Amino acid sequence: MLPVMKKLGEEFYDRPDVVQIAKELLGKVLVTKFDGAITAGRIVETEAYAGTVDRASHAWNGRRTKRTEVMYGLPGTAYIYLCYGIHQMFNVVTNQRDVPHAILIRALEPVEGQAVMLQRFGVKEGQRSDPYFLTKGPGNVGRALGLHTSHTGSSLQGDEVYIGDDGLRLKKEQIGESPRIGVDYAGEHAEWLYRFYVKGNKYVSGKITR
DNA sequence: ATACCGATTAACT
DNA sequence: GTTAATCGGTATA
Repeated sequence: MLPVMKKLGEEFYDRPDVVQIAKELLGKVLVTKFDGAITAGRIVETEAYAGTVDRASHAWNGRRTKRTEVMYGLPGTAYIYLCYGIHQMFNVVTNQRDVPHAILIRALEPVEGQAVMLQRFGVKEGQRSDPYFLTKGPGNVGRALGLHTSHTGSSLQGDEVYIGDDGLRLKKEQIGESPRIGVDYAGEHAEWLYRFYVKGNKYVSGKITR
């Protein structure tokens, strides 16, 4: 069962420090409920994208297109885009209207609906006992939770997609930081320590914890 | 209208 | 360690 949680309200997302919010999201629980099927996971890896001043952001230099428009919208909105023609990447929009900050959710520790997740990966009963691959990496997170680019613009105040707080608090020393992944094209900005993760968690993407 | 490429993953050698 | 898969977004013309 899903733990008792308080849904994060708009005031959580409506803050200026996207890096701080990215850290605070660690330990929170991302939930989706589509067609009655609930899937949820504790967030263990995030990346901050700081809008127009961030070369790695889709909104760099004020780029504003049909795709990126949601980032300029209300805080606490889902921004989902397609990457490499395959992967549904789930982001949370933060900060006030017209400031296109976003946080990419890169990995979860499954909490609820693992059977549904397995179904979404086309895994048959009894097959592949190791479940670690399910929600490790942003593309897998999107797939496991049934997210699709068509869900972009959804409010996280609704019941289909939201993030909850069950009271778990991580200590500072449990949180690791590193440069973001896959943003080499961003020059110096690629070196910013905008990626955060729960140290030692098996679901965090990358080689070290694999 | 057309060309290039990516906030990735999994399956190879 | 290397690379194919795969297609919408974005820039260029």
